[in-house]
Amino acid sequence: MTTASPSFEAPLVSVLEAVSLRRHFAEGSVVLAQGAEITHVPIVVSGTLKVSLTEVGGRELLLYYVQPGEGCAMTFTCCLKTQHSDIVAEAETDVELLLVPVGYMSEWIQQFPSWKAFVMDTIHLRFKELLKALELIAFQRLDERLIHFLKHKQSVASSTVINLSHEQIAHEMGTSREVISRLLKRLEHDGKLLLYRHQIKLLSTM
DNA sequence: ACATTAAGTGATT
DNA sequence: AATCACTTAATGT
Repeated sequence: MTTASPSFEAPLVSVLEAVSLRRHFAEGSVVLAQGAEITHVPIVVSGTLKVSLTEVGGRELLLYYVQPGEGCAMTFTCCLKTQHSDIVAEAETDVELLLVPVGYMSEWIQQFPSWKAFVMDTIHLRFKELLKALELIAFQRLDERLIHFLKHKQSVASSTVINLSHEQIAHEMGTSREVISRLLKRLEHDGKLLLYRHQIKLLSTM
């Protein structure tokens, strides 16, 4: 994973530690609900944060994951004035977060070159990921999206075994269960994985 | 053994 | 690719 490594200068580190909150969220808990006011910018210390877009009908579309050492790009972009979130951030695993009050953002960008670089790097990284996601959706490459999804789950779980139902996968990808079942079946026939109930085993041929 | 839930499949739009 | 209707298989009580 490409990580915007926060190698901040000493003064920034001390200010950062002074003003930010260190909070823990259990797996599955909602860190930022849609419509919530953004008061802090999260930086992931450990674990993974899942950021997705939700539809009124209850469907969702996964946008990107935030790994340790990364900040949430979406919150950086709307930190100059206090705004409401268009997206949902959930704890994919148990996560340790550093919450920085949004008020410091513009000041730090001018004051600390390393902070500016960090913010730019994470925005750039996410922008590229979103372009890729947009491309796959626009050209209806659901099969590729599914493979991306599975590979990510593999790296998060650091295991080739994924414990999810087809229904759960379909929901996260904003599609229907039957479509996922069929795609998975085809991947199984291609010898890329093995299917079990509530469990998928990825093979090295992925 | 029975009920419930996950997964597989064909037909239709 | 989505939805529906239906079947089959696995799992819980």
